Amino acid sequence: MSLIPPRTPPGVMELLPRQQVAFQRMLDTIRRGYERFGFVPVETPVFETADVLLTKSGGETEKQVYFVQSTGAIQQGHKPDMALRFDLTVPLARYVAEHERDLAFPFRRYQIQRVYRGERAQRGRFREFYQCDIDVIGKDSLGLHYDAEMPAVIHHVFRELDFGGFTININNRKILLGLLDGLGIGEPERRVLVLREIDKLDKLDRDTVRANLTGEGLAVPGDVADRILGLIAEQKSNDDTLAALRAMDVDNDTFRTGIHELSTVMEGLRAFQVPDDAVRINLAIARGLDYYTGTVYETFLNDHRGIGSVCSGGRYENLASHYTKSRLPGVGISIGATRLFYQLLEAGLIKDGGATAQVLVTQMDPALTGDYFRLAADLRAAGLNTEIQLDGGKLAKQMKYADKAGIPVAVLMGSDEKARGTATVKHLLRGEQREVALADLPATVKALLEG
RNA sequence: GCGAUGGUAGCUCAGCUGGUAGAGCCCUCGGUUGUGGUCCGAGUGGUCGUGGGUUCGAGUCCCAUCCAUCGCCCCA
Repeated sequence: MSLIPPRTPPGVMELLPRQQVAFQRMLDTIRRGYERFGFVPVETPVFETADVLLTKSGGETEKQVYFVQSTGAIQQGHKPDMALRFDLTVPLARYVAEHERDLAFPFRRYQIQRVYRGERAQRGRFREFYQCDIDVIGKDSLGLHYDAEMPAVIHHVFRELDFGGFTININNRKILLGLLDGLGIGEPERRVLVLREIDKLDKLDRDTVRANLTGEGLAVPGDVADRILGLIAEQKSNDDTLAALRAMDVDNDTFRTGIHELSTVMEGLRAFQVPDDAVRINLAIARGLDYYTGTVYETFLNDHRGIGSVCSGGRYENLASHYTKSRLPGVGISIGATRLFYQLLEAGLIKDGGATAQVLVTQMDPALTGDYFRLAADLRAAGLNTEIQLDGGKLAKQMKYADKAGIPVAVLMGSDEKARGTATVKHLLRGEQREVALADLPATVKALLEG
């Protein structure tokens, strides 16, 4: 019989236990941060009915959706009536519309689950990945203070994650849309293309972007391109950027509203005590998704800009218009945890998660098996994650196991120690070893773990 | 979906102008009595992505195909 080669499907992140532990800790940190701000957990099924999921039907996303169908139904020639979610926002919209009467508004939910996209897998791009979302959904209206709260949460979480410095880039789509409209680029299709080029200012230099804008495809007049780039391509302080915006001679209501919203949000950030240097107004941030209507965010790690945005989001005026007549504006962000973790792992910045066991009780003498079990029970009662090497066997082998599994401390007790009422504790990473009275064992292990 | 590069042991790779497969790491065992990670020794492990062609003979040349990586697109 020929063996089937064991292979993970492309585009998934599957980890060895020690890394999985590290990943789990990262998710725990994010979850704690979200709960610290009072967000409540929601989980939705991995699949939704296709009609619910594909309301947006923005060609691109639909091509990337995985359909789900039972084999029986396929045999009968039915088309798939379910599909895997490709983000958490659409399921949220359905959830809120469905449970509207039972929820407290403004509804603050967090959701940490996997989503699925049928893309061609590339480095750091996955077909299955975690999104860690928070959103606040208002009924009829939602104040701009919530737009300011999002960066406060991002700031809190990324400080806790401890991946070094980071910058939250913030913008308001009304500014860009109004600006383009006021400058004679009003038709939606052309505007999207122009925004896409502007969004590339991060990667391409100004002259290249200008050439793309004025080229035959978009045909933006040269003086208009210069005005746009003059405003957004130059790095200024946040206050100077706002001043430059107010000084623009563009007669457009949307543009003015955008400026007002952005400056209101910036004031709100101070109230939330988000440090000034953690947030930067970046007028080039456009975000591809068209359901964002106001504030947009993208967060970058200062030392690893190549990773791209690690936390993005924005404001949308009406979340669930496809499912309910209620008006439900919202604002939210999403951390792409899988990509973030993978990239940091590649960069060697993820610390080994070790094992879940903190201490391994070895079995040196089969006659003392009962003692080992008591010992382990004592350690567990003291709050230590404890494992017994149940197979026994050569001590060298048991030590080797602890080392490979990442268990930092081993407890040894042979007939000599038993006679003396002691046990030997060894810290495998430091090679440190001492013999202590059984009563002191838990405290000694704890001291070694902290030491 | 388009373009570029590559597919040899579980992993990283070597194999020159064609002559019947190698290294390091990993893994297993050993280096005698209760100590891992270092060191020394031994061992397991490959139909050279797949199919076809040229040749006395192909990992090595040719064609096709699949897959992977990178770029474009889009995005977390």
